[in-house]
Amino acid sequence: MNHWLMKSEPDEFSIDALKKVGREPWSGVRNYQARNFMKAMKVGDPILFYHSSCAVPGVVGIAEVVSDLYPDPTQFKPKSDYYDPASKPEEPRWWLVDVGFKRKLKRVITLEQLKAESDALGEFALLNRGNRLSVLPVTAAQYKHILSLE
DNA sequence: GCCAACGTTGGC
DNA sequence: GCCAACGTTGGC
Repeated sequence: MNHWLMKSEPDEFSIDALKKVGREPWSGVRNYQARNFMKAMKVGDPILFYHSSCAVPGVVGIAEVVSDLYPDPTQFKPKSDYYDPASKPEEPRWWLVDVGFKRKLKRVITLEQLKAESDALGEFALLNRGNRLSVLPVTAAQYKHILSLE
């Protein structure tokens, strides 16, 4: 089992929105590194749900992988923002999983707090300089440590 | 709204 | 294959 962190802008799709719908196809990832991480996901993998580009960025909830990998349908839809004319149905370029709601944290574990814990957390893609990955791996130890801050 | 970081595109 | 231009992310 692997652990993950997934970013979402709360104005676009918040933890409350995920709670409301229960599960959501994680469409629109158009970064190869993030896609490759998603390809490694298995049903049941825990996900830290992170709010980015907002007043208080941080981990706000827990989700989990609830589907196997399948091609992102938006890449074939010309009207979609995520349309990729170079991708062929017989050889899809972009893949996704469905993300299911588990629970909201009692409070936000802020990016500021995570930075303060960087010694304890060790190497962590989220805290790397200029990091822009929307899907990134978390070790079991990091996952546990982050949730202990709740 | 600004701007640093960095991935992608496209001319050569 | 190089690299300048451009677009996007995301913290502040």
